[in-house]
Amino acid sequence: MTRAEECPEEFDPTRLLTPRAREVLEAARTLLERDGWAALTMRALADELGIAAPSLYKHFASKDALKSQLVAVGLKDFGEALRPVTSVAALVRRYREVAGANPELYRLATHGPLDRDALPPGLEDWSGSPFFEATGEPYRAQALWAAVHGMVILELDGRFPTGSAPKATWDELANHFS
Amino acid sequence: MTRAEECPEEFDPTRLLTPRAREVLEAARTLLERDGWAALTMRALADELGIAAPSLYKHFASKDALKSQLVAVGLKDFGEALRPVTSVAALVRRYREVAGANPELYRLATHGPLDRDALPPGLEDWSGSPFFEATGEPYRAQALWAAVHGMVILELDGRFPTGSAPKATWDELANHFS
DNA sequence: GTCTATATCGGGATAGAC
DNA sequence: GTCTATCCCGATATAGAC
Repeated sequence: MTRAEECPEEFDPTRLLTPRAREVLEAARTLLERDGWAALTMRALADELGIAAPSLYKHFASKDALKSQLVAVGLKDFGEALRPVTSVAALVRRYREVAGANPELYRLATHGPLDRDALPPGLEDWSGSPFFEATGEPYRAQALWAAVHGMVILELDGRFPTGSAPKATWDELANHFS
Repeated sequence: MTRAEECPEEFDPTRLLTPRAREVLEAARTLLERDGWAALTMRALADELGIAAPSLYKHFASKDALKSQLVAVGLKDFGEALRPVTSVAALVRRYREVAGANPELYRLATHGPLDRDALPPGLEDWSGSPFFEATGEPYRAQALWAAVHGMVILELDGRFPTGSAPKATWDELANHFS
């Protein structure tokens, strides 16, 4: 397994957080991955930390702010995991792996509109740039990204008849873009 | 534009509903498409129909039952729109069109786990079979479906830098599977 | 098939003391 | 940074009369 490269410092979403806020964010991520976004209420998060729910608002102005931070952390982690890029086939394999290892964070980071104003500038592009590096062409990159995203999300949601997509289907997809 | 074929009667999700329930379902679809799933509350739906919210429960046992019906109607309509199949390129074009014309129903029908017990038996497979007909091979069919789904959903969510995916990206994708 | 009245729940969030 | 007490809202859903 290729070792992931670290994200440039200016893209680190946690760089301006207090230490305590970082702990809250970590707990939120743990809870998110364990029970899903719908179960991640401010009360449940407070319980996980052993504090009272209103105390959370000393660290994050709103639940929405917390969500944006989680999304940013997801983009950072996924971007890191996808580089350095060696080939289309390896990128596809790695994308599936990292999404499968953090399914709820993946869902949160990729589902619905993205509040770009709440992200470190440049993070979104940096996160997706492995696709450009692997394909060497912007439209191919977008098409490949959309294709693997579709595979991952349908797989996570159990939309394939077999539950997860058969290896043959993943191979088909990788081959078409190699 | 190719004329869509009608769905076999046994797959029609509304075949067992009372006329009034059908009207409720129609209103729900209208409201869903206008304001999105999050805004489709039982109260809002009742308002749209000019009745009181509790009256809805005479027609549908729960909101979840109503949701399942909407999903089923979506699968039926999308399946109809995608046949007869002439080519991979035409299928891809048509898929984008029909999803774009019913974005909120598309989201509802494709997002998250599918409650298969609540659907007419066979409807799910029938809805997706145009992909098999177009590719002539099951794994290719799945990969193509995932790819176009990824494109559509990222486009609906405004996830591409340009808002919607450029034509060149759609062409890339269709070409890879033709 | 519709109504009114109401139960129940749980969410996000604020005020102000310590 | 944490607490307790509390507010406010809006959601699904039920009971029972008409």
